Amino acid sequence: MPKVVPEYKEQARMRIIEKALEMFSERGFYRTRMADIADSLGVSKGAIYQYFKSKEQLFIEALRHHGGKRADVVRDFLESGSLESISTGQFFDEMLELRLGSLALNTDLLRETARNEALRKMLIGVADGWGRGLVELIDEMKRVGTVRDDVDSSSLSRGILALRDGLYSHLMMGADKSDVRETWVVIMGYVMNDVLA
Amino acid sequence: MPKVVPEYKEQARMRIIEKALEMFSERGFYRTRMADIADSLGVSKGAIYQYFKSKEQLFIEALRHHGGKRADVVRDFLESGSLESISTGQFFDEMLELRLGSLALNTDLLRETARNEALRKMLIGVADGWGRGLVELIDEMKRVGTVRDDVDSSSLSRGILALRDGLYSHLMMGADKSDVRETWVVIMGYVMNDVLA
Amino acid sequence: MPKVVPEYKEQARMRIIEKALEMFSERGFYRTRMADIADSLGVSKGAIYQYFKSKEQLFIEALRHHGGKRADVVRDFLESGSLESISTGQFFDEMLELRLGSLALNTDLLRETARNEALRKMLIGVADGWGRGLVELIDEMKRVGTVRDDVDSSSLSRGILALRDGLYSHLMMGADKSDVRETWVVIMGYVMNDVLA
Amino acid sequence: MPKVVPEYKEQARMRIIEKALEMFSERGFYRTRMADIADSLGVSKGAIYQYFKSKEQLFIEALRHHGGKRADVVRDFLESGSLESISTGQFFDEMLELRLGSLALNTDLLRETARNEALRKMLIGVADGWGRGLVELIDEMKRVGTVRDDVDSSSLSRGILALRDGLYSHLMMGADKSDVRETWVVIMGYVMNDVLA
DNA sequence: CATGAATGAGACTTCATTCAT
DNA sequence: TATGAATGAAGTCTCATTCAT
Repeated sequence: MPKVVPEYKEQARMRIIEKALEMFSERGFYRTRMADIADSLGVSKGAIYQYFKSKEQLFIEALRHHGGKRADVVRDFLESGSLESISTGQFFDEMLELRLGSLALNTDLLRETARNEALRKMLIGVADGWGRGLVELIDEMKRVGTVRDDVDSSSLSRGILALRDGLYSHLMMGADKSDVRETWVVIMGYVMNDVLA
Repeated sequence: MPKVVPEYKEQARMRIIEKALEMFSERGFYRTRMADIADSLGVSKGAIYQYFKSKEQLFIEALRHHGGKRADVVRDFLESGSLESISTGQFFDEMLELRLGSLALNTDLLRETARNEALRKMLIGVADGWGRGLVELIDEMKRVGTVRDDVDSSSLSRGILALRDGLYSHLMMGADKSDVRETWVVIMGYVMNDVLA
Repeated sequence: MPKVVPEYKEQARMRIIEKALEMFSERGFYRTRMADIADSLGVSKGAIYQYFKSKEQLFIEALRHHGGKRADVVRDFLESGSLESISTGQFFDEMLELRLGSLALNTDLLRETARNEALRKMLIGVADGWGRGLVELIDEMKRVGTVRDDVDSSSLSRGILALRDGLYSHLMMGADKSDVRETWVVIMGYVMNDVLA
Repeated sequence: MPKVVPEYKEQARMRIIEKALEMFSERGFYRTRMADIADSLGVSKGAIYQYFKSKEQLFIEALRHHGGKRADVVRDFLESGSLESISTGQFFDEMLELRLGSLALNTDLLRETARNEALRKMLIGVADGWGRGLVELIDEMKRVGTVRDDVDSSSLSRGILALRDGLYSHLMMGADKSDVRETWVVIMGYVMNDVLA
């Protein structure tokens, strides 16, 4: 563990955030103890409190980080300007790798929301990012003619995201990974069939 | 106050289960205190323990009840022998009303599962019920000729269920109910287009 | 269960006391629940409260009853006016049968004593009964010449009672009954050897 | 307040064990609350749980410690290789000082035993230690000729231990210490009279 | 800065006791 | 009188957070 270097603090902070994100998304907020995070990082509980005021604050920061990563992937994807590629297994795998769509996190997030305004705003922001971007992409493709005019961009966008989230949850509940990927490809294939011009 | 009525205990039990199901699905397992359930039922904490050995046991029973209700609806639907009707808004509404698919519950369920064998078995049982039933229905319709031969029953079944679960989660995260229903109808419409002969 | 008869109440009371004594002496005060007693009697908890004001009161009455039985046996023995017979296996068996010397009870009793004056008095009374009676018997036998003059009646009496209590506790801790009886006979034999003229 | 001293934890652990042993043996398992132990140590309840997983575990460890101390005294005594000294007041006093034989503990121990395998094993181990050692000593002395050939080593050993335990219980029930010691000396004297060659 | 022992608020659970039926 | 559902006080245990070293 490096010590006196100036960027050290920021590195340490990030190490904690990554580990916390991992554990929160696997076990949920309540089942993850500060001691667990500290232990699995090999540091003391006290150390974490030097970077984060409270468990809730750490949770929020972890989610913010998570949201940032999601946003990056989505931006890349959307900028590639192609809707077809979304129906590939490769795209699905990329999402998986980045825990994109992690419902486990979202559900806890949603519930913390009930008493935390900051969280609620961030949540909405992240979700809207995905949604708005997809809607814009679809609209753009309608203009270009790749997508049929009578397609409802909002419904299509929401449907794609919902399918992703639903499959994610099945995965977490023990479904086989390749079955799930196959499902994504098949269903998105049907949808694209009707949607592409 | 012992009620001499013989069915009393069963009624009381069910009142607790219903309330617990409501609260667990809204707030999750950890955010729901036994005191909350007791208070909102207007009884003492101790009373609940006359019917359920522990909070975890109550959770399990609530989920079992929940699963039972889901199973009933699915059975009715499957017995109606029609795949088309699944793409209607009405079907979606029925599921909603019964909290079918409640991801809030599923997420907790999933996590409790990690250390509770009884739960895992029930979970698998309930999930399998939906899945198997749907697969069989699709196979039957392939035989009859309503559904195209080259359709992969498993993927289709899994896709339908995933979409449902995903939309539920959006609903829970604040999405508008009629938007969500519309999405179900639209996406299922696309899918049925490619699947029905 | 007889109902209207007049002695019924007294019979019911005694049934409860006997069962309570049995359970208290086997499990101790705290490990015995009112519900256990009620269940094993086949009555409701409420019923017990019609005869005894509280669990503590029931404990006291059970002990009083126990003390009474002990006193009866001791009186019979002492009136038989013989010290020799005390060293027989038969005498030991009789004590066993009547739970005489039940240390399990005595220890709990002793502890309740810390905050219950009534109990303390009874406890001392019962213990003294045994002790005083034995001392008087030994003194009497010294006068008659059966027991040697230089014997210290108090020590001998206390020693006999202590041996009994100690063996009782070994029995409760799993020792073999016939081994324990044999020990009583052997040790009391040695003692009598030195004590009888 | 973390003490950097490495032995600190072990010391703290021992402080808790000693205090717990004292309170358990005075009041018994159920009458001793964790809060009592914590208060009388001047620490919070939580602190105890850093060293012991549960109240039952603390009880077990306290008993193990207790058993260890008993074993030490017995070993010393047995190694001195003399049966005569056992009948002295000094020997009795030594046992007293170490709470050896504390029936309060034994009774609770005995009852916990009914549902705790770990305890049962330790109990048997400790009891066997005393017993076996004494039997061997007596056998050895028979060989050497100090003890008469026709003495039953088992019965003698068991009798000695039972007398000790019984006298302890009398002590706990309020008997005078010097009376009890005198009794030990007198009775053991009678027994030794018949047992030594 | 880091550590980790200690704290203390709060959640779960038990069980003697009550009381409407 | 008997019943047993309900109560509520009390006890066990957990864990986020603090702070002396």
